[in-house]
Amino acid sequence: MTARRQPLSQTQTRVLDLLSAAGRPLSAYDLLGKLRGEGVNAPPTVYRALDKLVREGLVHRIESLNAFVACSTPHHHDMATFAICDHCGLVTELTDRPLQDQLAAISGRSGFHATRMMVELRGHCAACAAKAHGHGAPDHAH
Amino acid sequence: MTARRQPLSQTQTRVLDLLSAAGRPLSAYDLLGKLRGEGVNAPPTVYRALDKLVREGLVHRIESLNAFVACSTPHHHDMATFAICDHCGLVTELTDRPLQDQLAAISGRSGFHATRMMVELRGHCAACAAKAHGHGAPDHAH
DNA sequence: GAACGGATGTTATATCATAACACCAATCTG
DNA sequence: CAGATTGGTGTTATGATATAACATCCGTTC
Repeated sequence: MTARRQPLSQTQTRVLDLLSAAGRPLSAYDLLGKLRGEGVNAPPTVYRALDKLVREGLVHRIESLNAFVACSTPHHHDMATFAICDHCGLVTELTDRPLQDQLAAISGRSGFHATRMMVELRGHCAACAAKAHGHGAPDHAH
Repeated sequence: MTARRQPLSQTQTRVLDLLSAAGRPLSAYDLLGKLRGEGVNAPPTVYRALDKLVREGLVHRIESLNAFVACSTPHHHDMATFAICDHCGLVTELTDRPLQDQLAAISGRSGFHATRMMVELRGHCAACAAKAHGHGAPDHAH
């Protein structure tokens, strides 16, 4: 039942590699910057590659950052959960099956049929929370 | 422990009224359109009013729509859950305390301290799911 | 070889959001 | 009262994100 993997074009592969190598979210324009000089010169090419990768479940879009990350466990996902540190920018993808079930149940109670579920948590990661004892730390510049 | 309510300026009140009256998400520029001719002529004024209203817990930003809605139950919220119909555009705010607790628990397991939790479900509302029997309905134009 | 689907290139533009600075009114505060 | 501070606003300009519309190319299928 695992969705069949379509072969990826060269641009698509390149975008996925860049995201994987970065290990953090990149905006479409970050990617475009890295792809200039490789024959990619305009936003639509990047957005099209990203659309495909998101459809294939290889990349997630993080709505609250307007950015994209390589999926940490490339199943076909209709749900993604992220914990985003507002101090250091660290983004962690969480997976929790009971949460998904509970969300489906909650929305189902109102007759809603969910096809995509996004959970984004903002706050401080363990390391930054530890550092932030009393001395008001300046938050991560957007 | 209910956060003290700051008095609202005229612009802030006006923005909140417009959002309440709309009963659906409006973008900052939708609001600006409605406020032209009332002395509001530029985006920053609208964004500043929205920032304040969000800080006060009276308005939520819906990340996946880049839009704003009046909070249905104006407590001070650090969590919001929305079900967004991709067919008719209906947006419903859900409240579920166990979900909030579970999210806090999940993130806490990794040492993450969440200050804001966003849950956005995309799919079809009860009415549109009922209509969508077989005949592929064209989705709501963005 | 015509038709098609999928990807790309290109130009232009739409949409969303903020920087930087000036001004004003209300409220403290010495 | 004078000066400082805070919060809101106006204004201009710009930055950042995303898509429309149209042309081309290429491999597959019929």
